[in-house]
Amino acid sequence: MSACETCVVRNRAICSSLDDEELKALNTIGRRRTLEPGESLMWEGEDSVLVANVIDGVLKLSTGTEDGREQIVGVVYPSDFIGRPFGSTSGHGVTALTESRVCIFSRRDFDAFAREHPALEHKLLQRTLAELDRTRRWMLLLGRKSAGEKLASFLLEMSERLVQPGCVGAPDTPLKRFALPFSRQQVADVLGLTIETVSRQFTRLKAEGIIDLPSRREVTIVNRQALEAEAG
Amino acid sequence: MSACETCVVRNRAICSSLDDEELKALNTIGRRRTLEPGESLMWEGEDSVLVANVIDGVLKLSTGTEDGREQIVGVVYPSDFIGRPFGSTSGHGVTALTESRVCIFSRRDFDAFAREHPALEHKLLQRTLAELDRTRRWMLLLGRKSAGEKLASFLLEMSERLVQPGCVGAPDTPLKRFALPFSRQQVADVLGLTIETVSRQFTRLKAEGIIDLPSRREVTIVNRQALEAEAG
DNA sequence: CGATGGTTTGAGATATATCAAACCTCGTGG
DNA sequence: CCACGAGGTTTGATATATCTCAAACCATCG
Repeated sequence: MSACETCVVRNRAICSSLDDEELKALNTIGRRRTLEPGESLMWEGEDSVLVANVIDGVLKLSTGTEDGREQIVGVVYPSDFIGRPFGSTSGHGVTALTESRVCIFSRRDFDAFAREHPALEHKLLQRTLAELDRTRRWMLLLGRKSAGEKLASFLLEMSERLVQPGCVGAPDTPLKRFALPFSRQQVADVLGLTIETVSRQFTRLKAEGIIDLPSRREVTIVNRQALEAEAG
Repeated sequence: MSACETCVVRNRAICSSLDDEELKALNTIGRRRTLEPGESLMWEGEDSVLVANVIDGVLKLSTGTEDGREQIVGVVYPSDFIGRPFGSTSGHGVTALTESRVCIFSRRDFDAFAREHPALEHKLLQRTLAELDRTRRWMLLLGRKSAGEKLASFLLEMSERLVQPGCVGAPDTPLKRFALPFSRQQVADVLGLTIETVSRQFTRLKAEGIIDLPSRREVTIVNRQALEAEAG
């Protein structure tokens, strides 16, 4: 039995465009891999030799300047696609934030397979378009929002994207409480702020009773409406 | 004779994936349109009814907050594709900066056509992937760079993207002198700054002899190396 | 010419960064 | 079990880049 058949993201990842026959073929060129938190799958500037699907976990995409400033330019979740098919070098590194499982392909193999399966390319196109939309929305946050608005927006997005499909509760209800897959420094690198500013905004939101912080890695949204107002 | 056959971007836009026969079919569902500077082709939040190819001119993609802050999230040039195929609403407005010519399709027609022409979808995928790369690089600028670095990076990118293919000089040499398609306010909206800060950085770069400003809408790069150093 | 819209310059206010110290939390080894 | 240490986090005091508000300036067009 191929690994794909029992894959938890089988129906959500780009693989959902393939029938059993095709899936079997794809399975022969891919392999599973586990990543520990902090482990990287690719590095900024290297040529793009791998692509992958996220099966489980949360990973960051990040770039930096030569003098060490870092910016997280994307966050990927289960069923998301990673890497840069069709030539060029990858402009950002990919690093696991939590323990993660991914399904890896050599880019060459994947490119060839994709070119023969338009339905797969179509799914990939849809995903890429959606990712571009999300990324552009994030530019508004980076360019025009205040620190408070940034953190509030971030927490709201997080609460929406961390929902596991097929979990208890109404489908796709944003979470009220969740474990942050980010350190304070990483939150700062997502929002284009310093760690101190992020910390101060966290404590402010808590002091105002809008969120609660059971531990450093957990967040409870106490008053979602107020948090939405804070997000600007 | 179909308009496509004489189209100046015929070999660079996504249409380059099509043979004469297919191009003729595409031609029947598209039409040309001219836009004056300031004229919009689509608006933020409306559902995506149109897509288009840019034939000539420069257009901006922009979003804003409710309280009127604006952020330009993309700039498109001849041969670029505009709009959001395959469902959803467009997350940003599209407005001409210079007089522009575009080749418009109803999204429904275009979607149907694309689904039947995998080579076209493939081109579109490549373009979308490239645009996503560029957008992510821009996030580093918005999140982590200083005003001076931002303006320098902007001018350098501008000098590269404004080159007309098939023009005099070594192919694809960045321009030394060019007309800015942006007002100062629009530059500010690209860089996530205020108009005053942009103005001060312009005068500083000029005072330091790195650039020259023959007029408010023209820029000469006097010392490219220094400008690259300023870009961080 | 004089009006108009965009731009530059100036002075001052402010959000965020920077530098520095105190504070948790958790694992380790005595 | 407790002391210790190390990393990450919070808090504080100060500096600074950028914003804000305001006025002067300049080009363009009737």
